[in-house]
Amino acid sequence: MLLQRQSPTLRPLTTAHLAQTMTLLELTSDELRQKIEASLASNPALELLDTPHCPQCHRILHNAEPCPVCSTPQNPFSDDPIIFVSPQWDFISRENNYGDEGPLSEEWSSLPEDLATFVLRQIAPELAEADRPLAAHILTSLDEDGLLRISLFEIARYHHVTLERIQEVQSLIQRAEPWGVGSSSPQQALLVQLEILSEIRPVPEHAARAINEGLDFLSRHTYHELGRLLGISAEDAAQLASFISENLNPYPARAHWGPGRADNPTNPVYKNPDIIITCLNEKENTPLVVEIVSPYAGSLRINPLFRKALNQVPAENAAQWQSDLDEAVLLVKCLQQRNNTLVRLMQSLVILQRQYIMEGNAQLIPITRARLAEELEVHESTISRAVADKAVQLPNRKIEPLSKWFDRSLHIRTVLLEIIAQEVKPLSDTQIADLLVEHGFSVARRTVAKYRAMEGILPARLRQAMRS
DNA sequence: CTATGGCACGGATT
DNA sequence: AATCCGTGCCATAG
Repeated sequence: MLLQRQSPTLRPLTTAHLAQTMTLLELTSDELRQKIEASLASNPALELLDTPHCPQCHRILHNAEPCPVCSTPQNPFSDDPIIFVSPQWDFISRENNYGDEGPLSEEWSSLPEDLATFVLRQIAPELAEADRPLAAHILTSLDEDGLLRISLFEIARYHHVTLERIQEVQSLIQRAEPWGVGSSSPQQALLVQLEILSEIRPVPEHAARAINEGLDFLSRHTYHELGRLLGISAEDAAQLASFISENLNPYPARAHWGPGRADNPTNPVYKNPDIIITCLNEKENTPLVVEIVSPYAGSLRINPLFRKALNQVPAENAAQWQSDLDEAVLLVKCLQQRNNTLVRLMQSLVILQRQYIMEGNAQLIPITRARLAEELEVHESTISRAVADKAVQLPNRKIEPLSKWFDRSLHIRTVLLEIIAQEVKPLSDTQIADLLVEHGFSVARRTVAKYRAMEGILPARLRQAMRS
């Protein structure tokens, strides 16, 4: 109802317009792509016009002729991000000129649009050119759990390379999210996850051995036997087991997407980003380039011939044609509205969260959707819809839900992680709470406990037996 | 007695 | 209107 100030130039004209705008706003670009493809197929009034590519970066240009990225001088610093709606180009062909060679790009493009692509996005920049086919082979052979069920030997022999090289590629993949993806067994996945985790925070001393030697006991929950194996008490063994089951996942792809630990066991689909943020150049104060991924490449418009032909159409078809036309006009308008909203949303969000985007979790400024809505002079629900289910890709190529940007406590939890990582001997929740106050965060002791739980960190007493 | 987790309440957020 | 989140209080474990 309160959308009227959303855009000065595009006023919702009808309730239908309004309703559809809201619906479109909720859709991710992947979903929107399906919808538009369906409309294009069924509605003759719609027309998709090809538009030229930017010769330098291969972005497909909409209306604005100069490419917004390449035409920007490399030097300047600006608080204002370069922000625009861009059709999703093939990210591989842009990065490091992937796709220049024919045979390889075919192989890449045959990857299914799912987990494989998701992982590929992350490792692409670190992947040596010659190793691309190997990575592709591994990624396309994953099962639905994200594990590699075929043997590395087989791949090595197929490509005539050494086993070591395959293993290198595999370990690169394993360190991408979801952690442990591409492992040859659940056990290996657990070990990789444990290793990554141990770089961030303390982990129980015997965890690696428990996984290596006591996996049977772990899965059968026979903790006394596990304890006996490791030479620790049954209670400690039980704690160890709960640490493992809470923080590690033997089937990487069954995990939820993103690093969030808030358990969300319902279908964990890996998403392609709806918004891509990159740095314009390597300089310290580079402007950010924000691209709202548009689901269609080219410009969508009403076919002018269709409009002309409307008058001459036989009477019995006229009604149908008219409704097609109306529908098409509505869709185009609503799409503009959607883009407009997303652009404005990201505009202020990126300026506000620049620190976070560049430097990570600790710098996230807590902001509520409501406050942002006020600033942008749109209704709260508009922001909610725009944020829901969207994924952003940061300059470091991590893909995360946009909703993470509205996490009220992420920055405090990050500081809490740092405190615990630096602690000499385990601190009690009360002590941590005091330390946090020194950092300027006043949180209750009870809340510290909750944050700990969220991060999967055991209580102080049980942290004794930690660290290897 | 101290440290923690569970439950539940109230205010904020969606 | 429904949900989430921080907190206080209390029971329990060590």
